[in-house]
Amino acid sequence: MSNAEPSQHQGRRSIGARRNLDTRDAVLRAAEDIHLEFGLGGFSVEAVAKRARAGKPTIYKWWPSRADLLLEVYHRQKPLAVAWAGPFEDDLVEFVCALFRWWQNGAGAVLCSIVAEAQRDPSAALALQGYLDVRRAELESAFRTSLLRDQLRPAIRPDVAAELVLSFIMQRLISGRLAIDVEQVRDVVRQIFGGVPVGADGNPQVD
Amino acid sequence: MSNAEPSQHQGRRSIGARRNLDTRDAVLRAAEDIHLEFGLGGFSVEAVAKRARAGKPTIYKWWPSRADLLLEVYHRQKPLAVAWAGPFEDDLVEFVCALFRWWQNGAGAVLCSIVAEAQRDPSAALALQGYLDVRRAELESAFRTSLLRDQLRPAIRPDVAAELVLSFIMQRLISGRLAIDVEQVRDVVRQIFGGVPVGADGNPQVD
Amino acid sequence: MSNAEPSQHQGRRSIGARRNLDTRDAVLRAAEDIHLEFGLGGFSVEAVAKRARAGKPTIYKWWPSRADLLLEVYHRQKPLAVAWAGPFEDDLVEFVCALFRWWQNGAGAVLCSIVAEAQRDPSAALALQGYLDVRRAELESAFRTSLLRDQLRPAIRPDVAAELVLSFIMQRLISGRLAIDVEQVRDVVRQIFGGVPVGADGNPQVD
Amino acid sequence: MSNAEPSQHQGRRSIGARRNLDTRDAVLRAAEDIHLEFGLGGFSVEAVAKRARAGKPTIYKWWPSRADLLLEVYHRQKPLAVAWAGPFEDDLVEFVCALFRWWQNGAGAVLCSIVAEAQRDPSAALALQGYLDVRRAELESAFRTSLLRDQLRPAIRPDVAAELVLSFIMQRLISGRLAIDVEQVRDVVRQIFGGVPVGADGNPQVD
DNA sequence: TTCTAAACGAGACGGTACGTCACGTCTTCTG
DNA sequence: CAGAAGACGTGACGTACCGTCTCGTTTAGAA
Repeated sequence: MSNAEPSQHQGRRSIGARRNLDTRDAVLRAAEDIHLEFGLGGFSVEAVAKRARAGKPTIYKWWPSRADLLLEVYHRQKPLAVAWAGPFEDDLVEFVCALFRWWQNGAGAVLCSIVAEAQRDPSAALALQGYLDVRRAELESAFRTSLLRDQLRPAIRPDVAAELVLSFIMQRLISGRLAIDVEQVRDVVRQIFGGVPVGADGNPQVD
Repeated sequence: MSNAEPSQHQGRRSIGARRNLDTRDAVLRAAEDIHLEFGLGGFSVEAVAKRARAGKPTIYKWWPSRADLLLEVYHRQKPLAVAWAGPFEDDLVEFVCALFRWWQNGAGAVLCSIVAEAQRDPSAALALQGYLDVRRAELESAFRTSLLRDQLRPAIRPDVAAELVLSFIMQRLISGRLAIDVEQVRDVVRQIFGGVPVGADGNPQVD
Repeated sequence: MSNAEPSQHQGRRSIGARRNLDTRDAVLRAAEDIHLEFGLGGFSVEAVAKRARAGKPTIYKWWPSRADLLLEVYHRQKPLAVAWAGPFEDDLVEFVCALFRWWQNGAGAVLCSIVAEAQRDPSAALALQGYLDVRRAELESAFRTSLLRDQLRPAIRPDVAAELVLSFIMQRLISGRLAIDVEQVRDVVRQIFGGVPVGADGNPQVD
Repeated sequence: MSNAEPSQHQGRRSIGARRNLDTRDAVLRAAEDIHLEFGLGGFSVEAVAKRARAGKPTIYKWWPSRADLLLEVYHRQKPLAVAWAGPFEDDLVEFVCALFRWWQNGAGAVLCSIVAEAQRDPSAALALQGYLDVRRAELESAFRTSLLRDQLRPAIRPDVAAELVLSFIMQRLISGRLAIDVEQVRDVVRQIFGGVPVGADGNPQVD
């Protein structure tokens, strides 16, 4: 851990009686780097402060817990853009694959760490729950829209389906099985859609 | 203060050059109690040793990492007995509800902690993965059996369905939503079964 | 039990980014007390930290080894004042007796422990050697001065005589024979002075 | 420490209800080797037992303390043969030089460790004191004999002179200054003899 | 000759202390 | 007055030995 080199930035100081955004950025960048390099095990406030050439009290002031830091690091990743334009099944498969791709690129590990942190820190648990609720709501709304467009079998419950999708991707994340296999993902999506693909008329197609 | 005087405590001692099972039990019991009382945050080898009146080196010898301790604590819980006798949907609903009930009774928190630990400790990750693989296989086999008995729509893929069920319950565990609502669980199961219950003829029943 | 809660103890704290001299004093006082009470065997960093209500890392930061602690404890004893005013033989006898008296008062045990520590810890050996070199040089200079004043037989080699005196007192310390017998000490001094007493005129007396 | 290879001896066992001298030898040899290789710091009963392929209780049975082991190791060294045949000054110089030579060959370190151990362990202190008393008595007797033969100035007190010689050599040992410089040693001896060599007439000789 | 008793190797055990890491709080000083 | 710097008390980490204990084996010597 110790060999995390301090950043090159030499001599960032106070900018007076208000928050220094350079410091904020330096801390978040350092946090991201350290998490990337050493994982959750090496992710200590001490290490982040040293790397960012920031004081520990500064960090504690703005991010009262490790979880706050992790969450902000996670949210700084530019979010996933999903179109939800084409046929819903294709959209959903693409969404899952894109998410896996994004997660594999480092963001997933941060979310994983947040999940772990949430087991110790109730505030992290709350923040995580909020985040997941939003995600679930988004998925549910996508399902609902698709239902309204008669692209899904009417028996599908949007809330249940959304939870299943979310559980599936989170579990894949947590157990580190993010390898992208489009056919596999499609199988899962179809299973959730009712075990069979859905035709343009909204009825299940028989293979 | 003085130099390694023999302790006055006349308690559990070595029983010769082989493992003392009393010590093993005392440690595991202490570990379970401490995890129950203080959660993962208070679950330190130090605390377990103190509570069990055992030496730290003894614990490190038999359980090289916190995860090993947690796993053994988890496995000592008497396992869930599932009948898989009646109609599959009822069995599965009952299985999930029984699991939730069992988890709520303390075991769930241990598994949660193992999930968290797995984010730091690769060996814990491996152990957890092994455990989940077994669980998934069991579920898959239950699905397969049910398929052979024509209790499920043939389009259902046992592997995919098993993963969905497992993901669902694990995610519920991790996010602490283990409140048992049989109807909700039934909805989820039905969704996985194809959005609707399946009749004796293999066709979807309409409610 | 819980995760690093702030202590309830409202005692000595950090005084900012510089060394807290109160802590320094408390540690040294505790070290002295513990060494006095329990000897080298009970002199552990752990015990000193506990008694001083200080943290182990703090101690290790300022005194990287047990020997550093012991040396500073030894040096805090107020030093021996020697006049070197009267006839040299009397002065030397008085010096040795005063040293024995001082050592008997606790300081000797600390030096003993430093000698012991020097067998394990090369840095302690170095520090001890430096200390003894200074002492030897002081004695040698006293001998040299006395020679210049014609108070000693010219055949006396100041360096050799100084080493003999130092060896004598150190060996007495180490073997715990500090009981003060002025006549015995005078015999030793006279032996070093050439086997004969020195008369009032500064010349050796012939038996 | 751990890489001290166990001895090749495979399978030394009990030889019945009496002490196994092979074990005794193996332990002492292992103790000597370990002390030689790692010094007092690495000299633990654990390490000796492992190296000797002996059980710790066996060692504790025959050598109740580390000091006992060290003392026996020291005494196993074949002792120094001193002639005391020629002129006493030459004999004494030769004695000191021979002792330094012997000590430099490993034996000195053991004695040093005993001195250190004596600061913690009263029984070691006693044993060491006994050993030194014998040595002092031997030296004193040599001085006395020499006095009777009129080889020394009559003012010399054998007891004091013996203590001075012993202190000198012990202090040299403890401070690690065993380099043999015959002239230096001769200077010390002459200083003790009265600052100058003594002729047959009892008067100082001028070189 | 059989049986007892001791010595042996092995190593587990409850402990103490080691030296290190990170925690979260505190204060000083710089800009 | 925000921020860097870093000292502080605390507590857990994982390791090394301590000295004791019991095991099962081996053999000499008493019965």
